[in-house]
Amino acid sequence: MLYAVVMSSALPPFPKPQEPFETPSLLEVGTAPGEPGLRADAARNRARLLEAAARLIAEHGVAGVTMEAVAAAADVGKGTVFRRFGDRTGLLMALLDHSARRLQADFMGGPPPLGPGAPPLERLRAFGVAVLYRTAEQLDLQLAAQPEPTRRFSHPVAGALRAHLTMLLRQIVPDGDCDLLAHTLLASLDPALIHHLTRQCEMPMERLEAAWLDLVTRVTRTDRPD
Amino acid sequence: MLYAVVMSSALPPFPKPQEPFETPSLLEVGTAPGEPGLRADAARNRARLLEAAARLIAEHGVAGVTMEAVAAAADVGKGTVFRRFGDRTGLLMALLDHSARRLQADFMGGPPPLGPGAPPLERLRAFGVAVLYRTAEQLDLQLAAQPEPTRRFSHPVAGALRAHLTMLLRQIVPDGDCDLLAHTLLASLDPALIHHLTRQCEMPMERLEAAWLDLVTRVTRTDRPD
DNA sequence: AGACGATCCGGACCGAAGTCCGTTTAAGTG
DNA sequence: CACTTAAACGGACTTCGGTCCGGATCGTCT
Repeated sequence: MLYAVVMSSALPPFPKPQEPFETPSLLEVGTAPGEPGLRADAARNRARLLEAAARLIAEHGVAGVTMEAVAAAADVGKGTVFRRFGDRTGLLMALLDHSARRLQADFMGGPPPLGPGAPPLERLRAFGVAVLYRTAEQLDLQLAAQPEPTRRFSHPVAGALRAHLTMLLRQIVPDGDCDLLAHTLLASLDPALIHHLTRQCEMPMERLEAAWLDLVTRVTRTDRPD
Repeated sequence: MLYAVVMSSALPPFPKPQEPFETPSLLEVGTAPGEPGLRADAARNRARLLEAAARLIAEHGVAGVTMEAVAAAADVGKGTVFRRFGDRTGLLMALLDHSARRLQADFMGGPPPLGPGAPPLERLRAFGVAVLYRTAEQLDLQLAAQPEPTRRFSHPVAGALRAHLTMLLRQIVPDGDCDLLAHTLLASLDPALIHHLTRQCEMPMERLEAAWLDLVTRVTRTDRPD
């Protein structure tokens, strides 16, 4: 089960953040349960496929992850890959699942400032920073795992992030359309945008981080200037 | 040249906005010049291809726009389609070109509040509303024309919108990272997001519009609460 | 153990995007 | 007008994502 350590290839060396999350804390989300009610052979093949996919990424980058290549590398039929993961996006998402669950656990039940205990505004700040750096770490994979535009917001992981963000916002700016505000804030952390800014515009992560903090400040200001 | 009138099919009947843009004003951007230095046959085929694509959309929706189908409908080889438009996205973008140029002309040189003459904050508000409704009008096409994530922000049209937005922001909030702020604001007008909100969450356009205005207000507030 | 039904497997098959290259043609040039 | 050449043409070909279904397997029930 080493496929959890997949990271993007060709990473420019940007300085590490102040470690926004620590040890996984509770919940013990590791070991990728997949779907529980899975026949023995199915579960075995699932694991082999994920492992094969991770190997392919390590060797040839995300572009090398062809459904057929994965199937072959796992010594399994092509149909099996699709039955298990639905489509290429599903497979790639499954590779990100570990990290997603860890992040989720961290802001649901981890230590402050990400987890409960800190004031909402601080949690909001920490949330953005955490998402930002996690995305940067796995940029290539996150990018490739992006589903077609119509499904981008329907995915449960995205939904969980948004729900959390909305919850925080409601505590900070009870007036105001927190649902839409959450969408906007999340959009500013979009993998495609981060890719564009860091790789094509060559902005340092620090600037993105500062922009997030500034954005949060602006958006949560409740007093009126006039 | 009737391919400019393409709109998304299956439009839910939301009320029209307050007509944010009027007549095209100056620049005369119509009649789709394409690339100027084009051999006669090439120019002819380009026009036929666009017309064929528009017809296919009208008849079978955006999904019916297959490169081969377009080629066949225009009575042209498949290679020709790719040579002219690069890829499917390029073809779809070309279909949106008219409308994009008109919008651009409107906020570059049209009447206020979209064009110059109105105070920047008002122009900013009008800009978002205009983009919002234009996107909603052409939702299906805009969605299908979305390039893969890595190129989403590199396209000249997106760049023009962003540049304009940045310029306005610099006038309103000279402190602050206007480049990144522009990215965030534009992200909140993303076609995929609008699709999700209006079609999947069934939010009315009025709410999106209100959210835009609220967002602009929050983001441009310059005084500090503390 | 034996049998049965649900689940899973594999790879042939399909459709569509994108590439390639030999052939054709528009449009200057003498 | 004959000639040249850069540009354009077309359609066969490749690749890859996704589907389908006959056959193999697992797990269970008796």
